[in-house]
Amino acid sequence: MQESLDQILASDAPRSALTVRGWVRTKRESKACAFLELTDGSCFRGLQVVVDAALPTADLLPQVLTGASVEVTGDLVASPAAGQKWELQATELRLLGVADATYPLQKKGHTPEFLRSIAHLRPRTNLLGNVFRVRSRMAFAIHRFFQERGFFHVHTPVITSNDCEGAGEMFRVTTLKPGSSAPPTEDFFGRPAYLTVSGQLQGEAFACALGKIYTFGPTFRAENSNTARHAAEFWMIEPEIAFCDLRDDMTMAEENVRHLVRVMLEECGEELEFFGRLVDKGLEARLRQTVDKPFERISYSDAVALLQKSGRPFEHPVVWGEGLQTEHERYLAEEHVRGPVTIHDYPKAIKPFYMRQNDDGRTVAAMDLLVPGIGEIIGGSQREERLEVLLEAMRAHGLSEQDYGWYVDLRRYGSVPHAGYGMGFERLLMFVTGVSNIRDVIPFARTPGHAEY
RNA sequence: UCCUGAGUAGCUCAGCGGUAGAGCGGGUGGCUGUUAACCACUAGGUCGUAGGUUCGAACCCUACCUCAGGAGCCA
Repeated sequence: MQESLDQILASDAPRSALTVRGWVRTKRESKACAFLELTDGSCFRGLQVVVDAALPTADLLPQVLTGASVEVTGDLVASPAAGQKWELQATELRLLGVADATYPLQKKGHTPEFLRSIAHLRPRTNLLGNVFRVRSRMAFAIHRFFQERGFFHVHTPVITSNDCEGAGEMFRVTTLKPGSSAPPTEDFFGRPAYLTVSGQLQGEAFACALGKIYTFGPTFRAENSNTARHAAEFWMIEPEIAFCDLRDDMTMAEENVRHLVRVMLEECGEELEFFGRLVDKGLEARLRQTVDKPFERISYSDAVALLQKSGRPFEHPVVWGEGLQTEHERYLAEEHVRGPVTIHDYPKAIKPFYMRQNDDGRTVAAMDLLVPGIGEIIGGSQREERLEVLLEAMRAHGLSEQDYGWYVDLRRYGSVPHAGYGMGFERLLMFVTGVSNIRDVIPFARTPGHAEY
């Protein structure tokens, strides 16, 4: 396998007779020579290749347009011009694959909307290339974070028959013919089945066996959401921890976010510089503040009082017992705290049945971690571990014990206090890259009306 | 799904009632090493779709489609 360009660019001495392969990002021609900027995807920076016009293979140059793939042999020498440390003085140029004039990517800025219409080519751009290199490193950092803390990675099912109540509409999975009136008992699984909206319930089963677990996989929501922060298919990280209460859960969530931001700062410097320059000027300062300053915590009740006293003319009234609206969350994270903030202990009426009821009888041990610009990046709770209280909550939510029998069993046999949360991977990526649309941090976005690739 | 805005060359946009424009990208030529190079010339468009108003519509009106921003739902 060929040495990648990021390794070659990190050379500390000139080298001769080097062969590199990659795609042409730009070509600049003059009478005596042509300059190709070559990239192989291994890093943001490209390698400048100098092709002398006198070279026998220089007659290939007219066919070498932006997007073409080439193989170049030459000597790596210190570049006499400013702009790059090294350049490859070509001795031989070979054209591997042409890219003709219809190649849509140019050496200029494109709008994100246009790039979404060519999702198969956009990872070749600077912006999306950087996003997806960061995405890969963040995914690895997430596994590192949990593995280093003794968590086991559990592969929860993608197809499931129980909805994690409150999580949203589900996609039906069926082998019945369209329009069939056959009952679900005739279907492949003998019951209605769906794409998972969360691995939490199964995660709880494993936390109550292995202690500390996490899932990291795709989840699906059939909501007709048309926003920059929602996708029908997205990736979620869901730790679940036995012998853990809400306070420890919040601490874990905060550490998790801070750790990943630190990885961005320490391991993605080249990409961070690019995002700071072309996507979001305040990015680095915001990330630095995130790792330097402790996260704030505000109880839901205090948050309501604070919003009411703010004197802000909110469009939606602030009422205890109602969910916080986007404008409220934005005020809390972006103006009141000016940084990440965790809101905890929400009214039980607006939260799912599995959250642990507090002693006040009207709130549950729930928490949402909000970050500026994005809003909720994590949602979690301590789970109800008391059998009778859980059954009562299920009745109140109109759920049958039969449908959740296995879940209730976890409270019947060796029940323990436990807690967990879900972190939206794409929202995290938006936070650390400054990219403002979820469709631009996921390789092939699935949103209402869109599954083209 | 609701509200607002926008659809003009491959891309980014200007033109807003009187014969369709620029920059980039492509082609040709030029240029002592360029950095989104530069200079000159050149090809490229049923102005989102369908109706309507008008002597005349890219421009005004209606409907639909698509996209964006905001809202709801949530990760």
